Amino acid sequence: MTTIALIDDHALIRNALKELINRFADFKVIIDVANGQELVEVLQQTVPPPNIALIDINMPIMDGFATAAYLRAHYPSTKMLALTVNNDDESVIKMLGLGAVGYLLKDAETDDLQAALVALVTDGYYHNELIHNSLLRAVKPVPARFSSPVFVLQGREEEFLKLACTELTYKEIADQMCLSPRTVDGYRDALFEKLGLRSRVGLALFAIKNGIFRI
Amino acid sequence: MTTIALIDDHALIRNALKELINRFADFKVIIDVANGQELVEVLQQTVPPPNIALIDINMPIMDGFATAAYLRAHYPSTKMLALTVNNDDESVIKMLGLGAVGYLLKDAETDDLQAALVALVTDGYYHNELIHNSLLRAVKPVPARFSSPVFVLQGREEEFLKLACTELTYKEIADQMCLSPRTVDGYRDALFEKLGLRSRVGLALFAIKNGIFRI
DNA sequence: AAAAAAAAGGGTGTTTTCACGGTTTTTTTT
DNA sequence: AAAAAAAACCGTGAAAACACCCTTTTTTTT
Repeated sequence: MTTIALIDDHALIRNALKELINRFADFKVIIDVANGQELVEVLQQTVPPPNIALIDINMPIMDGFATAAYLRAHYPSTKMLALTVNNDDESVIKMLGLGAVGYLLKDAETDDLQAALVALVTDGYYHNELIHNSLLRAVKPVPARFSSPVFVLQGREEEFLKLACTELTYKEIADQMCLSPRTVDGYRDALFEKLGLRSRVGLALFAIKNGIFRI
Repeated sequence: MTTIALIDDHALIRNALKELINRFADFKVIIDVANGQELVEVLQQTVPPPNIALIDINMPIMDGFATAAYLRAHYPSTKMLALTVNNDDESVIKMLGLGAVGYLLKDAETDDLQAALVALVTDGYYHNELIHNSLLRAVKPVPARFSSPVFVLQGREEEFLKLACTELTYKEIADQMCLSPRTVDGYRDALFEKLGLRSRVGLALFAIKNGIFRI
């Protein structure tokens, strides 16, 4: 039997979901609460914790993101599935980043929900088109901005850029690259000019955005 | 008829692929070269450019990444499909980040290749499990490191952290937050202490890594 | 109501970062 | 071989970032 916690601030929806899920074979809702705060309290008296948490995002007091962060930190064994109306990349990525292993929109079919729950049990995660596309857009830098004024890193600029995405000072970077600090200064200035930036944070963000530095 | 360019340094594989693809209905290999440099030269005499570029990654002189970057910059209409032995997240993400719309391993089935090519024409991209999982892992921060010493941003620290991921100076951040620069200094120092960091770049990387700031 | 903790503000000085001016050496192009 | 371009290097000074130690106000806890 797979145990489930429902976190959603709309009592009506919560109850409807509870009814629905309890009819699925091998799934049982053991917790239903209106927000993360309530969940935190209830979980202290729930041993063992639920196998799956179905989490809404828009909730008062402690929203879905905060709830996911808390669950990941305190109950890592509980698989998180986002179930929300938020149909935007930002929400999808953020929830996945916080450890959710699935993301389902509230306008999904009953079968989708069941398929998602089953997938969580059998595969450990649930994939769908929505997630896929959000992820794809997430890692893909905006193509237009850096492709027309042909942007090409040359020489050791890429090497420098990667090191700029660290806590090394420019002097330390110069040491690592076996260059004089002045030369490194030159790389920085050239990139500032080329990319229209004015600070090292800007360089780091650019590098990450364009896949030059991977976190 | 969909035109295709093959970029692969192994002549044998290139020829085999050419034979294979030319047997697919509506696909024709019009260019086959051993690396990006050769491609650059050949493309100057090829009007219009090919619809699809099948790109290997490990090549001498100008590898698949450089080739992809060049193609995106100079021939944005050419769809790029990576076809390589590199079965690692880094390569997948990097190619997708450079604008590839698909990624296929060389040990795929013939049918997979045909499906990928057809998908490129009809959908504009080609999705598979490999890409999906790499993307998922890519946006997912390492769970263990920041979940045990429960790390909680309090008060306006998160707001500050987001602003630290910009090119604003601390003074400008203070203005935006309606605080004195000293207070902002305090936020920075508190976070340095709490997170074991020593520079603003470190803060930015942390914020991105943990989904506090999304690029 | 008192104590503790957190948030906000502060001073001073060092180090790093950035801007702006340049030169020399190597590589590429013509 | 000469010209052009790129890579490496350099000095100076102002601004920003960082370290360290401290006070006042507000909020939370006891």
